[in-house]
Amino acid sequence: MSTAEETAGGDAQAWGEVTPDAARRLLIAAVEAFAERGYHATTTRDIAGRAGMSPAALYIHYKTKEELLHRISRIGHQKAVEILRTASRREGTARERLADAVSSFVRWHAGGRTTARVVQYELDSLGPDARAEILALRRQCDDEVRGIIEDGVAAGEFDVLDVKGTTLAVLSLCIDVARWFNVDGPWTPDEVGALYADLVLRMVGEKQPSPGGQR
Amino acid sequence: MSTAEETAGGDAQAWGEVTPDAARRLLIAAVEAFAERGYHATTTRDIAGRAGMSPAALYIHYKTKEELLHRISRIGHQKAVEILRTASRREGTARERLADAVSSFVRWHAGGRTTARVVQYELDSLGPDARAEILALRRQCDDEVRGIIEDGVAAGEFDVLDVKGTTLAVLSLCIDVARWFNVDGPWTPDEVGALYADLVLRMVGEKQPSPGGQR
DNA sequence: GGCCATGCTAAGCGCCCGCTCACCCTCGGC
DNA sequence: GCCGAGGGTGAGCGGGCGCTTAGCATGGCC
Repeated sequence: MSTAEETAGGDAQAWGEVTPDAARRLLIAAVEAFAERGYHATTTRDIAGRAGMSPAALYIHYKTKEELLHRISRIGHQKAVEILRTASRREGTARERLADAVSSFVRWHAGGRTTARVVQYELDSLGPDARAEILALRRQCDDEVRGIIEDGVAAGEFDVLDVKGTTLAVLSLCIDVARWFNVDGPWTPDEVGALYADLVLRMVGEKQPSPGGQR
Repeated sequence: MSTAEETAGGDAQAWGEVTPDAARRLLIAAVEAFAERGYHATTTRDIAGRAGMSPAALYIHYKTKEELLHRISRIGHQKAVEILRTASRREGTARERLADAVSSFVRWHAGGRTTARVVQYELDSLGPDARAEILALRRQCDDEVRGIIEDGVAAGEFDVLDVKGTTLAVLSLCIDVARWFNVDGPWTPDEVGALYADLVLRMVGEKQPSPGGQR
């Protein structure tokens, strides 16, 4: 479950896999710019400037501005699938696996908000082909979470009326964290992760009694 | 509680208050275009074209493209506050009021998805002054929902660990409906409203036993 | 040392953006 | 019949956009 290993700042995620050093700097610059202003409001000059390069340098490493978004989106979604798959495939009760999935997924959205925001909200700026590829990854996210909930229902741990709808609501809740989470706000990513894991367990009918105090 | 009176199509909401007829047509065209492509990817030529007018006509009724977004945002947020306030101030238990608030708020986001999408997701395309004005309206939404939850906790109806966090999660869940809801999908706005009201009641510790069948 | 591949820049092309301006209908009041 | 105001248009402005191209510095290899 590990605490949030990547905080804000440069959002130094697993961009390590992006190999020419300049290409990685450009990609990180693009993530920041897209997250701040949105894909369409970001100019290639802005991206290059943040990376400390001339506008033309961008086109040595990427064919178009859209390719940047595509690459960011794919890497981000792969990370999302990995997080959910790891939680889904670990040992434990459905209850434990669901809590793990939600808390780590939320922590990723809150801690790497810059990245998550681009990944989750700039999707329809992609062309049809790239979008289709990304949507396939999203369906995998869906499948992992639904799998856990189905397991819990089958094992009698959960009490769920509409598995498909509940799956969607759980994912929706986690994803929307990227929209509202504020680094300077009252919560840490870990706190939101814990809160949300509790809320989701309640949603699937696994209501643990509150230990006492309310706030 | 009323069923969804306004479905998709022209999204014929309460734009009735926009008075010169041409100004209203332009505003509705802008809502559709912003919802489809986003604010920055929409051109003034596109908006005018959808309204059946020349590009210049836009500037007779609105000073800038941003003023269009501002007007849309304000009207939409006023509607959102009104929906939540109506549910909050009706008679009934906190349980009934919260279910009412969530189901009607969700129905608005699903049924008038075009409008809701613009209202909820194009907010930071506004300038600082306009954004501040809209954020005040959002805080009112927050207050209404938190009020209901606080009432429920005080009355012993709800079992909530973190009132502020739960309020945020409830609103987040409802708002995100505008992102994923699809008119051609498997659910009607009413169905999503009912499902979400159930899920939210579970989140606040008001777990009613499932009437039997699951899925 | 000569050579070229690589990585980058300065300059700029062509396009389309938000927005403006000069002008034109239409229609109610007298 | 004439006038003026309000709602509309066609043409086009300045500028910034995504992207290209010609040329320059570097450094590894023979």
